[in-house]
Amino acid sequence: MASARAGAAQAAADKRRQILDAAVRVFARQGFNQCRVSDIAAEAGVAYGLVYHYFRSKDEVLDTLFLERWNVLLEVIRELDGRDLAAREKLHAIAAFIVDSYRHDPELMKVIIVEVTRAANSFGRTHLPKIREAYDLIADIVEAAQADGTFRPDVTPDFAAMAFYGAIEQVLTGWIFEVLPRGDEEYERSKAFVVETICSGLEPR
Amino acid sequence: MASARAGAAQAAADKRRQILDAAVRVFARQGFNQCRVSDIAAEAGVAYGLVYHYFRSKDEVLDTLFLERWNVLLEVIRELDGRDLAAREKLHAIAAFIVDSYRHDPELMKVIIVEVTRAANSFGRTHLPKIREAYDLIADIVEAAQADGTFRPDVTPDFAAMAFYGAIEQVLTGWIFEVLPRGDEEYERSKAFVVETICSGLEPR
DNA sequence: CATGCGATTGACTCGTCAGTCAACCGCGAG
DNA sequence: CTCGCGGTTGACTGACGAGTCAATCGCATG
Repeated sequence: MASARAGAAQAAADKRRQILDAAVRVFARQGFNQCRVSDIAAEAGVAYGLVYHYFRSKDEVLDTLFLERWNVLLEVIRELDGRDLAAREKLHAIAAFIVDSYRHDPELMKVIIVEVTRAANSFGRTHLPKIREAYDLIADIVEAAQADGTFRPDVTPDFAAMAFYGAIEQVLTGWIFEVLPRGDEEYERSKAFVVETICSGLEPR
Repeated sequence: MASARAGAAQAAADKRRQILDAAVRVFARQGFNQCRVSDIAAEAGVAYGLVYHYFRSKDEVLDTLFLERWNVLLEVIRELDGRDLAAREKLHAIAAFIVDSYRHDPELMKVIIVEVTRAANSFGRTHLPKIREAYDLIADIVEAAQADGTFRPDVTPDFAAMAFYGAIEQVLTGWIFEVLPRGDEEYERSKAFVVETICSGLEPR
């Protein structure tokens, strides 16, 4: 019975996952506002009402997708922060994580960037504090590097963090909307490029 | 009669402008999707139907606002392109124009960035080619600088353009959502900062 | 086999707007 | 003064889609 319960719980969790995965595909294809809850249900091969069994609202589905992934990003940055690495290496690891997230699941990253991160008027507004945590952590890295003389002291860490994150996000956006060429090689080059460029700009002349 | 007609035409143009200006305020305050056409009419002090006399649809109002401003940006970049200036100065002028646009009319820039430029799934999709023109012009500047040795040749101009534009847009976004401090001094510093950083990163070591 | 409970279904409700349209206004021309 | 036309009005319609809910299913348990 314990295992039976566990089995049932597992099945329920699977259905939930199934809905979330379908939602990623639908949001990526049609955009959050343009898609209907019935599209998600259809894509998941599930009845309309079931979406509301697992989620309070359409919004909650997107919230869940965003938070799941963003929390992983924050964990990665925090873990990095604790380590004894050069700022350049920390920033490289962050860029690498974001780019690899895109490589691994482009649809999910498209949804997160297009519908949340870059949509600060609708969803971004709600999640702004969460998004900001990432900016702040990056700013901390810059600040520490300024303290030990690796980076020039005459740039506000906040600005530097925004420029760094903005550059990466714009490159991702370029891939998402096929303005920039994609491919494993491009991904690797762009990690290096963004970090190179920004760090060179931040190091003392 | 000629002047009478001109007067009437002027009055009509004024009403149109009045609606556009009201739309900027409403879009900036509530967001395009969250606002109703009746909100625009009310803000403009005009009847609901009049909006549809001057514009085919709610979308066309936003399209108009975006194109009006974006075309000015493109003109500025093209004019700059023709001049005999260092790449760094050209990029500085572009950054300055964008930042000053924000200083001059923050609400309009908020609408353009949040609802069009960063909303590539809805409006951005339609205007992608237009937005891309700006990226391409910036990339041209980088390419020319690489040809004459001012910039390192090992960075794709497209990447550099995206990083440059992305950094600026993210800083604007920071101001828009009050993540970064605002003020004339900040604006001046950030123009210099973004250009400094990116150019330093692009120049040969 | 009977019971019960959570998972699942999908038809329906209910509010919301974008866009339409027929009527009205005011001004210049004849 | 009257005609006509473009500008102006706002009540109305039609579609749409999020969220509800009562009914059904199926599985574990006793």
